[in-house]
Amino acid sequence: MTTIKDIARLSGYSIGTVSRVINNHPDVSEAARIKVEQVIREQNFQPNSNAKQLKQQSNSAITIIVKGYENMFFEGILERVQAILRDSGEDVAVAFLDEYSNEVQTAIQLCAARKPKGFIFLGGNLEFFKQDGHKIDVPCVLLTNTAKDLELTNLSSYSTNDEEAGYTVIDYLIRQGHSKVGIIGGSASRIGSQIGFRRMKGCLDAFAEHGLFFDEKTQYQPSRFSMAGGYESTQKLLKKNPEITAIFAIGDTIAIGAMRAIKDMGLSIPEDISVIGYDGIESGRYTIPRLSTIHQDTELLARKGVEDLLLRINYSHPITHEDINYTMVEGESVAKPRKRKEIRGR
Amino acid sequence: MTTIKDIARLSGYSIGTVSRVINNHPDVSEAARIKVEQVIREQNFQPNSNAKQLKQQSNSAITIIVKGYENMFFEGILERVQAILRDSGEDVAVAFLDEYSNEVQTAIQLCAARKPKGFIFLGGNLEFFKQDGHKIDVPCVLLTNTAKDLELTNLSSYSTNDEEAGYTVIDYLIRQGHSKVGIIGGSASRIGSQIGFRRMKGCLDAFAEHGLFFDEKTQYQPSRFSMAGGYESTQKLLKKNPEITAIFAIGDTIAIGAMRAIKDMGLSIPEDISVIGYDGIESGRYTIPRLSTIHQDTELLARKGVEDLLLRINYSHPITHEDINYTMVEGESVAKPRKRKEIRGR
DNA sequence: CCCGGTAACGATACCGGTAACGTTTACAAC
DNA sequence: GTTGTAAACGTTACCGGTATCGTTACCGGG
Repeated sequence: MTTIKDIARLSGYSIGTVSRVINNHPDVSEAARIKVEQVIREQNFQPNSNAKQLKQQSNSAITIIVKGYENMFFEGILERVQAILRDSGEDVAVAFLDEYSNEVQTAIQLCAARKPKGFIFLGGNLEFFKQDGHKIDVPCVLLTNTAKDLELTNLSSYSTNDEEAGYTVIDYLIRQGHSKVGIIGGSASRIGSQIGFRRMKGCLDAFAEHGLFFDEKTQYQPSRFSMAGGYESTQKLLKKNPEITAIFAIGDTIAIGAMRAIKDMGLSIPEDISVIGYDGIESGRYTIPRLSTIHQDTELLARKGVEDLLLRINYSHPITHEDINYTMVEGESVAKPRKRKEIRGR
Repeated sequence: MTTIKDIARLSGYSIGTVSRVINNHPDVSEAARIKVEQVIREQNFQPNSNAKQLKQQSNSAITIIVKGYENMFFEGILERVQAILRDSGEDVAVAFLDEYSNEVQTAIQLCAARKPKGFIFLGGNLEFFKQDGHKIDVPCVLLTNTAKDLELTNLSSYSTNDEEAGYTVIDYLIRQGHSKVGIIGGSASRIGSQIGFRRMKGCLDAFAEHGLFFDEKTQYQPSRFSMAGGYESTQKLLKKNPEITAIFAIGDTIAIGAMRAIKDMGLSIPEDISVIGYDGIESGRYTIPRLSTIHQDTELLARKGVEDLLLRINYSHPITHEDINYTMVEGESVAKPRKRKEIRGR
């Protein structure tokens, strides 16, 4: 293995000079730079990152913590974030957590052992951040949720304006003529991945504005953030409230499970029941029928998040909280309600 | 930050002893072990992995190289592999490559800079391994493809017996009465992710055995490994050969795109065209209609792969090549062919 | 000519661990 | 009592970088 010493020996300069060349320090002559760079290329030398990171104390890769690996929406962002980070020459580590783990605890532990330069959270529970977020001693970015109200000094956040989008969805369904709308997804308690808490708030506002009563008992059903979760929850929801003519699934993954459940109950989409999702994952564009949904701009989300993190790592920029634009995508899964036929068992 | 020195000071022992306790070395008294462990817990000390890895030369995390991130099948395995590795206390790094990158080159570069303990490849091009595989100087495991014929000393592989499974699929379709079967996916050349090369071979055997001629020109269509790829390729395939009554998509992701394309051409599944996939991803269980497919045991694949890698890293075990059992899952996307109606454009 | 300043570079301490080796102590064997 | 041996522990070199600091050589100004 070639080390900086070999480069020094072969180039006729000292390791100090070689190090300066590598790190673009000024105190090095043109001649030395050229010679050293040549040798580095010849040997295709790569500085040992362990040594570098050990010396520079506290930093290795940027760690992406993905909370809820069954949520396919994250996978799109993950890929993007990872790619951008790689192109920026950063190391990337990934930790997948299930929907119910404490991502902040995980981050704190990783800080002690791995010493990452920073974290990017794909999903996260604000309660956990409120409790222990300050213990994470490196810059963090939270994606797909906002930490605006948290008063943390180390956490930026970028997300769709979930509240507004939630409002948009319900408003849209009501305008289509649906008065009995069901909502599935998110957890009633604040435990869990907590995505959808704000979305729900927007929904309630929309109902209120239209003068409609929303009975959380019979029109709402919590759900794991997965297709299987959506499937089960839809069955439960429609069983306890057969009047429902439209379902808002708080994530596309859940919506796909919901559509399958509806079909299995002998009903058709959108004739009997309309379905609308949230996220805009690729799969939703290929379902039969195509899924109507709120499309979040993953590309932008990823880019902004990474940009923010790098600026803060390298130049101690201030934290930012920003809402990213969303668009509603009309697929084929929503129609005006019609007179309901009997629900057939299967 | 607490270091091993702090532990030494606080426990009244030397750093040598502390190190021995941490690493379970024998030469340490019961009293010392207990005391040191207590202090470690109190301070909740985590050894600095950079220092450790620097000293131990050549090793940091185990790196998972995912080739073709649009292939949802990999994401299931990735999650599993990652979880098992984490439970084993290993660091995990992930690199996502697109379908057309050279994963072996990437691994070689990572070896120089990152010094991982080993690699797990999710998908891979055998040609690349044949060329440069020997340059990767750490243990590797290839998942979802076999390196049996490669004569590499550092590469184990676990995969479904693709050839046999390919045979099974075509045999099944033919027994259902389909004589004009189309195949999409995989690349005709050996460049690209190359998944499906063996699958194709099994297919050809099945056609031959049943005395059917398979015209690669009109019955085969290469495809990117994504829903979008499946969509486009299906359109092309059905355009150049409208006689086809069944399509074998060489991956479920492709199959989902195919189903959508068929639907958009005004045909129905499975009445007009049967579709069968390969992989057994979760999405396929929620499509409408449910996708028939070859289900690969991701859990087993992941477990065997990780187990193999760890054994070889820690105990220099020999390499292994093993075929994992597959099962055919009958969904709702395959039926006996019927008299074809005209293809309507859309 | 001498001095101060500076560009360019070398020598070296240090980061936090590991492991080889040396030292101490206790105890058994002779 | 001396010696051998092994357990238990301390000391220290080393991993491959970075950064500080010291050194050298050369420059211009007085």
